[in-house]
Amino acid sequence: MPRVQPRYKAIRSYLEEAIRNREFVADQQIPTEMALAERFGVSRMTANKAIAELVAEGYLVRHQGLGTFVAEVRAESPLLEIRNIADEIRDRRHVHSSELHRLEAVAVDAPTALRLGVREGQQAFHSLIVHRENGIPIQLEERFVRPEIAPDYLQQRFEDKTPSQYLSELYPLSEMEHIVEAILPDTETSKLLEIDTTEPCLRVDRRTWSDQKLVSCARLIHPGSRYRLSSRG
Amino acid sequence: MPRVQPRYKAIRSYLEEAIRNREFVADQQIPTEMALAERFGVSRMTANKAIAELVAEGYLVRHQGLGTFVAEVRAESPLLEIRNIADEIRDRRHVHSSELHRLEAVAVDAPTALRLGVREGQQAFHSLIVHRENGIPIQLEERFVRPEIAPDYLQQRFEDKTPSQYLSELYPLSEMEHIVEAILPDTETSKLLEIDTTEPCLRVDRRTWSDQKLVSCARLIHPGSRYRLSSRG
DNA sequence: TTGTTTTAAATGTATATACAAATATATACA
DNA sequence: TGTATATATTTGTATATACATTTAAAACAA
Repeated sequence: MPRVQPRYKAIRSYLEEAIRNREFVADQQIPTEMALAERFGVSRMTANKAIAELVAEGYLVRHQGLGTFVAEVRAESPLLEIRNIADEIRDRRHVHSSELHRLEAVAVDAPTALRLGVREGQQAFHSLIVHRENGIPIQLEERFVRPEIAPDYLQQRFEDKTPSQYLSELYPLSEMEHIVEAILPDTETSKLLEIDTTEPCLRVDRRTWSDQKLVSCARLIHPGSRYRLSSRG
Repeated sequence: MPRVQPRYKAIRSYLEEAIRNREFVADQQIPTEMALAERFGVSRMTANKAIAELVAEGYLVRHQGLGTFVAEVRAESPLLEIRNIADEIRDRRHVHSSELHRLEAVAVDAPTALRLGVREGQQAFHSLIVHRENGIPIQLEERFVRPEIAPDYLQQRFEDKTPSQYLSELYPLSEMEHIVEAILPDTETSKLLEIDTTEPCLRVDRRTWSDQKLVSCARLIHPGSRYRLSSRG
C-alpha cells in the first residue's frame, strides 16, 4: 500500500498547525530535529527537510547551536508594505492617534456580502476609524468582520490596538489580497479625512485569510497628497 | 583549513549565474542532479540541496521523471501584478495598441538623476508611450534608461514589443521597486490619456534591477476609472 | 499501423552515518 | 570572584545508499 503522504510532510503539517494554533508563539523554540525525529519515528534528515521548507518560507528561523524558533513577523507580505498603520507611523517616529467613528453590527449589502463571503442581509460587525499621523488624518479604515470570527469585536475600544492588530493576534495571517484604485472621495470621506472632494485618494481594498478562512475585509482610503504605497522585492 | 563555502552553495551560485547570463533560458532543462553531482564531485544529495533551494525561491521547477527546468516568469513580483501591460490586456482577450510619442536622448533633471543613479545633466534615453486597451488609453508609460544599459534603445520601434519586454529580454529582472500614489493628471497627461484633469489617476513609479544593476525607471500613469492594481499572496 | 509492455532516466522520499561549527552551560582554576 | 576550559546540545554540511514514482522512449505484439 502506497504511503498517502510523505513523512516529512506530516511533520511539516504538524509544525504549521502548531504555529497557527499558537501552540508555538513567535520567538519560541520548537522541538529539535532529534526530538521531532524521535516523536515521528523518522531519521533526523527527514525532520530536517520539514523544517528546512518552513525556514525557506519564512515561518521559522534557525540558529546553529541554539535551536529552531518561530519567526518574528512572518515576512508574508512583500506585496504592499501597508501592514499596520500604527506601527508604520511609529517607525517614522511620529505620533499615531485614532478616532472610532462607528462600531456596530450591520446587515451587509450585496457587494460587501460578496467580498465577505456571506449572504446579503446577514449580520456582520462594522467599524469605521480615522487614523492620524501627528494629528493629520492619513487613513480612513472601514472594516467588516464576520461575527463568528471575532465575537468580542464590538467590545473593543481600538485605542491602543488597531482592528488589524486585534485580529492578527487572534488569527496569524496567511494570505492577503489587495486591490488598489485611485478615486475621488465622497462627501463623508472627505469630511472625515479633512480634505477637499477634489483631492484624489488611494483606495485599498484588503482581504486577509488565516488558514483558508477569510478573517476580514477592509477598505482603506488615503489622501493622495499625504500617503503612498511602496514595495520592493 | 576550513572550507570557505559549502559545496552546495557553489553549485547554487553556478546555477544562479547561468540563469542570469541566459546560459539557461526559461523552460530549458538544466543538468540533472547526477550530472551536477559528477561535475562538482559531490554526492547527489548535495546537488539536490542546491536545486531544492532554487526551487523554493521560484527560480526552478522540477518534474519527476522529466528533469529540472528554469521557471517561466520568475515569480519575483507577487507584489504588484502589473507585469507587462500588453500581456495583461491580451490575457483579458482584448486588443492592445500603443503610440510612441517620444523617443530621444535627454539630459536628466535632478529628481530623475537621483532615481536613475546618474548625475544631473547626464544623458539618458527617454520614451513616452500611450497604451490602449480596445482603443481606450489605460496607461501612459514614461521611461528613462541609462544608455550603457541598452545602447540600441533609440533604434527600437516598440510596436509589437514594449520597452518592458525589450529590456527584460536583455536583463532578467531580479528585483523591483514600486511606489504608488493617487494624483491628478497635468494637462499633457490628461490630453494623452483622453481624460479630464479632475479624474484621479494611479501613478506607479517602478524601478527594476538585474543582478544589482539598475535597468530602468518607469513612471506609469493610469486613469483611476479604467484601471486598478491587484495582488494576492 | 496501432496499441501494449518494457526499460531507462529523472526526480521524490527516506535512512544511517559522520564530522564541523556555534552556542550555552558547567567545571576547574587562579 | 572572575576567567579560562571542557562539555553537551543543536544545527550545518556531506556522503552513500535504497527504493518509489513519474515520464518518455524503445521494443514488441497484434
